[in-house]
Amino acid sequence: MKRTKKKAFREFIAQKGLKSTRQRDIILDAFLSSDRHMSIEELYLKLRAKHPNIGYATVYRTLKLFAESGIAREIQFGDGQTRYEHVAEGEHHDHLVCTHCGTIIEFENETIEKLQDEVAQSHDFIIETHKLELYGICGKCRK
Amino acid sequence: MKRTKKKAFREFIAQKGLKSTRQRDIILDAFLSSDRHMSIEELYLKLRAKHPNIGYATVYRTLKLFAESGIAREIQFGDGQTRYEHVAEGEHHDHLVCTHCGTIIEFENETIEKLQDEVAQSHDFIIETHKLELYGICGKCRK
DNA sequence: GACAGAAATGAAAGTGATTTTCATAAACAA
DNA sequence: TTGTTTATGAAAATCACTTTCATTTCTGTC
Repeated sequence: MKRTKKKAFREFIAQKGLKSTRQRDIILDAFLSSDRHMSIEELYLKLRAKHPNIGYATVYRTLKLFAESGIAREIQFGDGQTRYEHVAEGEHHDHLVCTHCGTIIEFENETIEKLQDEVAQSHDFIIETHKLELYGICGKCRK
Repeated sequence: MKRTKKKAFREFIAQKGLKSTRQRDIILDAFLSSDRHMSIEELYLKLRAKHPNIGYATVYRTLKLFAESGIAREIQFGDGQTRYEHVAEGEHHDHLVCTHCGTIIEFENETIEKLQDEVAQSHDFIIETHKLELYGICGKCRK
């Protein structure tokens, strides 16, 4: 999987006529070996430990590139920070967010997706993407 | 409906020991007679036409008050602008957003809501709120 | 109606998270 | 190796709020 994404990104770079750089490799490795929902800030701080000379702007631009290439996706949970999550080929999932501890759980539900398509159809829409987030309190935090 | 909301807001103001001001009345009228999804900026510009002396901060603060009072709700469509939508008592709905022309259509779907609860339950979550947005192209824009 | 005290307002400054600019450094093709 | 193009890092600029603060308004009282 990790291999696949590295390859996918390399191909994207090549096909766009962009350049392969040391920084992009480092950031890609850091991203791939990270939590599934990293903000720019989080990734930047993680990188600074080993590579204090990488700039914030580079992390920012590279993460955008990941999203463009299709190996990552931007998500917002309303806390004012843009996060990037890994995208698995052809897979889509939604999120359960604990408003108390911030834990994020991913889930998939075929039936919901199907119903969404029906709703869209009935309004003459063709869906490109969707966002479904359930905010609440997780079991741990309730105790 | 408009009457009800005005009354609801007046009651909120009174009960909180806040003051009834000319600006709040003006902003409330403008909000109630607007599109269902206004950003602060949009409402501010609309107001400036007739009331050039009302400040942005006042619009911002008043919209927050509307949300607190329950007659409005904050929503985000990922374009970086916070919008406020009218809230009808006890009603909840989700959105279809045309990524081409920006049209926003509201819809409700009982079955989806029920399935969401099931998902939450299976992860030991208790849902407080949720956000479901379907992004796509509307019929008009496809032509 | 005049007042005191509490709130609200508007202009401007401050914030936080990006986003862009620009001089310099690295890639890549020839 | 060189010329050309793209990327990088530091710093400045943006954007969409948010807060501050000197003034104005409200509102219950006298």
